[in-house]
Amino acid sequence: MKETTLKQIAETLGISITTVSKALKDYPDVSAKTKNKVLELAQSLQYTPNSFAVNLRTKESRTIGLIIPEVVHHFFSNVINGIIAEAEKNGYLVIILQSNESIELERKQVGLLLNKRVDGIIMSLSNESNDDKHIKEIIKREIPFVMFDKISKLINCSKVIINDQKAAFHAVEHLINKGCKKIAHIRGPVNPQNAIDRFLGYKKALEKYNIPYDSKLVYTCKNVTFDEGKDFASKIMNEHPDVDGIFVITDLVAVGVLAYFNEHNIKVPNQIKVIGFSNWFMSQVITPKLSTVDQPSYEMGVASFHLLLEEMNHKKEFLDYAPRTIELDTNIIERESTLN
Amino acid sequence: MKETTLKQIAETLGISITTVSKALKDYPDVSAKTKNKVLELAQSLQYTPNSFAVNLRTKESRTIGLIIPEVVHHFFSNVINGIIAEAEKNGYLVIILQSNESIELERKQVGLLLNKRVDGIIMSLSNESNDDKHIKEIIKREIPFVMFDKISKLINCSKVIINDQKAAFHAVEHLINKGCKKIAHIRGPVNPQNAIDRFLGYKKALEKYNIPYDSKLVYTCKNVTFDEGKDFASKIMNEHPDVDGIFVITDLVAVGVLAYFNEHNIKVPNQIKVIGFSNWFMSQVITPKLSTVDQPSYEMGVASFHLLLEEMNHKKEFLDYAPRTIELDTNIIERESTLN
DNA sequence: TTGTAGGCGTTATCAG
DNA sequence: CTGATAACGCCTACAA
Repeated sequence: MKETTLKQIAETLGISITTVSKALKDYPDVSAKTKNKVLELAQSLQYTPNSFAVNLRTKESRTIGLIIPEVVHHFFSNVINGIIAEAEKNGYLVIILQSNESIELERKQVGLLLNKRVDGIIMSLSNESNDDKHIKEIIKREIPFVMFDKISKLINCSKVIINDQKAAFHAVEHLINKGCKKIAHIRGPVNPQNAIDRFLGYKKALEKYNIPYDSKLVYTCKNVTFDEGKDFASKIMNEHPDVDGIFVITDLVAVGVLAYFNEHNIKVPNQIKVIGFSNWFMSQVITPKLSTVDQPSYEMGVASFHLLLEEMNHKKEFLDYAPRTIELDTNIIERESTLN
Repeated sequence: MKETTLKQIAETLGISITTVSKALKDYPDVSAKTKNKVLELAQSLQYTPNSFAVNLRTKESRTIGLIIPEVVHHFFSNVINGIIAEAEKNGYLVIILQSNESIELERKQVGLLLNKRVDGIIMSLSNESNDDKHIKEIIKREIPFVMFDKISKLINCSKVIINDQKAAFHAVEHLINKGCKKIAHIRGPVNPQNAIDRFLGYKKALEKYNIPYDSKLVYTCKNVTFDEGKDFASKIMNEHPDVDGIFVITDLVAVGVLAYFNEHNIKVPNQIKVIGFSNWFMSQVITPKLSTVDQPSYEMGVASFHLLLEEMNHKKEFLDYAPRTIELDTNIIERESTLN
C-alpha cells in the first residue's frame, strides 16, 4: 500500500500542495469549501503526514531518549512507566536504552541518541559512571537534559531526586528507635551519589544518637544483587555476631539478607532488625515483611519528563532556561522486619 | 552549537556536496586525497549525518515500536531487555509503549507507531483484546510485524510463543505426580490465548490421569494480581477445603496464594501444593519457594527481534516473506511448594 | 574523479 | 483566498 502524500491529494483535487497543507492544518485563509474537500479526501485516503519530512522540516522528532541502568528493576521500571505515560500525554514517544551499569555502554547509548537527534534525554547514571565527558557533550550540544536518581553533582542540569541522606538518616533512626545498638550498613557501590548520600545519612544518624561509627560495620556492594545480600548477611553474622540492626542500600539486597537469616534460623526482628530502601514489591510479600523507605518512582518519572518538557519548550522559543532540581519526599514504611 | 552539514564541509573545502557525501561513505570514485581532507574535517567538526534527512531519503528510521501490556512486570521487562539488546546490536532503536491491558489504549499506541513510521512493530496483546482491526491495519500497511506471548491465532504474522498448553499440562502433571488428587486452577482472563491454552493444558492433564474435571474448581482472574491470588486462595479454602493442589496462571498470583496460606497457617506443601507459571524472581525468594514453569523471557525478546529483522530485510529487498512461528521450550522448576 | 540536478514530503514566505 | 517557490539535509543517477 502506497502512502498518501499532500501531492497526491493536491493532484486529484486539482489544487496546489500549499493549499492542501493549509487546509489540513486549519489555516484561516482557506475557503470552507476547499477545506472540506481536502479534509474529506484526506480522510478517505487515510492521509497522515510523513513524519520523516515533518522532522526534517521542523527539526524536531517529538521523541525523547531515556537511558537507565536496568529495565528489569522494580524502581527503574516504575520510573519508565511514569515517563512514557507523561510523554505520551504530551505527544512524545520514548526510546529506551540500557547501560547495564557500564560506563562504556552508557557512552555508546548517549552517542546513539545524539545521532538520532532526539528532542531531549532523560538519564540515570550507571554505577560505574565516574567520568563526565559524554554527559558534557549532551550539554554542549544544547540538548534538553534531565537526570534522576543517580545524578552527578558536577553537571549543571535539571534533576529529580530524593534526599537520600535524609531518607537514610530516618531509616537508621528508625532502627535506633526500635532499640538497635549496633547497626551495620550494606552500602551501594563507591561511585553513585545516592550510595554516598545514604552512607552519610547512616553516619549522621549514628552520630546524633552517640553510637560510635565503625567502618568495619560497613559493607560495600559491587553489583547490588540478591546474592550479595546473602553473602554480606553471612559475613556480618560471622564477623560481628552482636549486630542487632542492618540498614541496606536497597530492598533487593535486603531480601537477600532476610533469605540468609531465614535459612540459618536467625530471628528477624527479634535478634536482628533489617530495613531496606525503595519499597520493591517483593518486600511486602516475603516473610518477614521488610520495612523500607518508600521512594516515589512513578512520580520521579513524571517529574523528570515535566522538567524535560519545560526545557524543550524553552529551547523552541529560543528562551534561556535555568535548570531546576525537584526533590521528592520519601517516607518510612514500617513492616515486620523492624518490629519491637 | 550549530550542527555541521555536508554543505558546510563542502563549502569550507571548496568542493561539492556530492563529493563530500561520497567521500564520507567511502565510495570508490573519490581520490584518496580528497577523501582524507573530507574525513579529517568531518572528524574535527564532529559531523554526523542528520538522521531526519536520512530517514526521509531512505524511507527508514532504524527504529521499531514495541507495545506491551505493562513495563512493571517481571516477564515483560525481561522481554524488553532481550529486544532492545538485540535491536541495538543490529543498529535499531526501540520505542516502548504500554497498553495497560486496555484495548483502547492499544489501538491508540498502534496509531502512534504507524504515524511515526517505525520500520517494524513487536507486540504482545492486552488482555482486553478481542478485536483485530488495529492489527489488521498494521498488516495492511505492510509494516513488518511480530507478536509474542499473547498472540491472536487469527492474525497471519510471525509469532514467538511457548507451547502454553503443553507447559500447563506438565505443570499439572507435576502436581499429580506429587500426589495431588483434587486440583484447582486459577486461570487468566477470558480473552488471551495463553490463558485459554493453559486452561486446556490443565484439563488435558486431569483427563489423562482420570481426574474428573469440575468447572467449579476453576477461578478466573480479572486483573492477574497478587491480591486476586489471596482472594481466590481464600475462596478455594472455603468452597473446597479438600483441594490439595493449585495450578496458577502466573507467579505473581501464586505468590498471593502463598501469602494467604502463610497468614492462615495452611501448610504448603503438606496440606496443599502450589505451582505457578513464568518463574518470576520473587518466587525463589518467598517462603516456601514456589515451584513454577520457566519461561524464556529474554530469549523470546531476542527471537522476536530476529523475526522482525528478517521481515524488515525482506521488505527492503522487495522480497516476499512468509511469516514464521518460533516456539520456545519451557521447563518445570521444582521448589518447595510442591515437595512431597 | 568531480559536479549538477532532482527529489524525498513537508512547511513557510511571499506574491498574486 | 490560492499558489509558486524555496528551503530542510541527504542521496544518487547521470553528465561533464
